[in-house]
Amino acid sequence: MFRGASALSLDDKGRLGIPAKFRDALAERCNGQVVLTVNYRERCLWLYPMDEWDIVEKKVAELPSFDPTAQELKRFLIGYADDCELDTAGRVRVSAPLREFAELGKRIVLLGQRNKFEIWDEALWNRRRDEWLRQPQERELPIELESISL
Amino acid sequence: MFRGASALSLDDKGRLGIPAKFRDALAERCNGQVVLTVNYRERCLWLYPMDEWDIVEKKVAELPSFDPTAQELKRFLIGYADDCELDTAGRVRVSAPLREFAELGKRIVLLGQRNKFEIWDEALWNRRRDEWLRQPQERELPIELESISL
DNA sequence: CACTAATTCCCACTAAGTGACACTATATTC
DNA sequence: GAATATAGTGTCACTTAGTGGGAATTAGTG
Repeated sequence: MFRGASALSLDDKGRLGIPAKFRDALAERCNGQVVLTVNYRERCLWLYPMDEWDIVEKKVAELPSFDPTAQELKRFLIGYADDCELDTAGRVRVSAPLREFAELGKRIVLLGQRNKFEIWDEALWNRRRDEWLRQPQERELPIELESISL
Repeated sequence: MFRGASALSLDDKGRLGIPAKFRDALAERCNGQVVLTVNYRERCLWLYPMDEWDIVEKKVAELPSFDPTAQELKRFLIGYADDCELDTAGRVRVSAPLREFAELGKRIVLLGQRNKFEIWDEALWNRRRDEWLRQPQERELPIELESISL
């Protein structure tokens, strides 16, 4: 399971180096085959190892096709999904439409999220993060969170 | 269970020496394997022994994935979580994104908090502490606290 | 079919991370 | 109070991760 934050850079050819500590796991699980797609509620990308993606895609495909929300989800997740393979230097190429969607500039933040990664433009991520830190109390907590002890 | 405050320094490579009195306990419990992550409501870090972290990560992972607040919690806690191992001198390396999050400078305060530690920039800690001392009464207490006896 | 642009492959350079060791100040013991 | 031990921190050398750039290949377009 993936966790942890890394600050990385996207070179001018659109390549993003996956941190070395994750490469072995990706090589073993799926021969370095991953899927890049969009997060349908934030301006960031998701990177799934291929085996995880298969599960996700199946779930999405099985959603009721008359439901507009499900359709939208499908349009985003599957519509943007891009097959990639890590190159010999452990990098993936992020296609132009994906870069544009997430407003990716040169500096990138990669966040491990267990079965996938999130990819953010660094400046955008810092803004979102600080927003959330500044006003955590203004949100209402779901019932499960009110009593959680960490 | 960890308690007590220690003033420490972060060397210029981002390494932080864990006080000797805690090292044996950490070695026994988890072979010196710990997880560093962020406190999602304060600019400070949390350091968990690996066995404690497993419990926490499980709790967070099981939160409802359609709830935005739970998602952000997950994004923070798991997104920043970094596996570390104490080196032979009992130090952990605090990665750049974590140092940046907590605004860690050279002088650090480490606070034992039973199952984990909190790691603060010393100046920031002093400021927050004084703030709390000045106005503790402005918050309303949750029901569990109203009847507690210390 | 040829030309141009985009993509991939490969190599090289730099900076960051790691491990070992050494020094210093404080605490402990006799 | 001196000698010894130990914790905390700094430093140096070595390794490796991250990134940039040129050449070769492929794809797209007129």
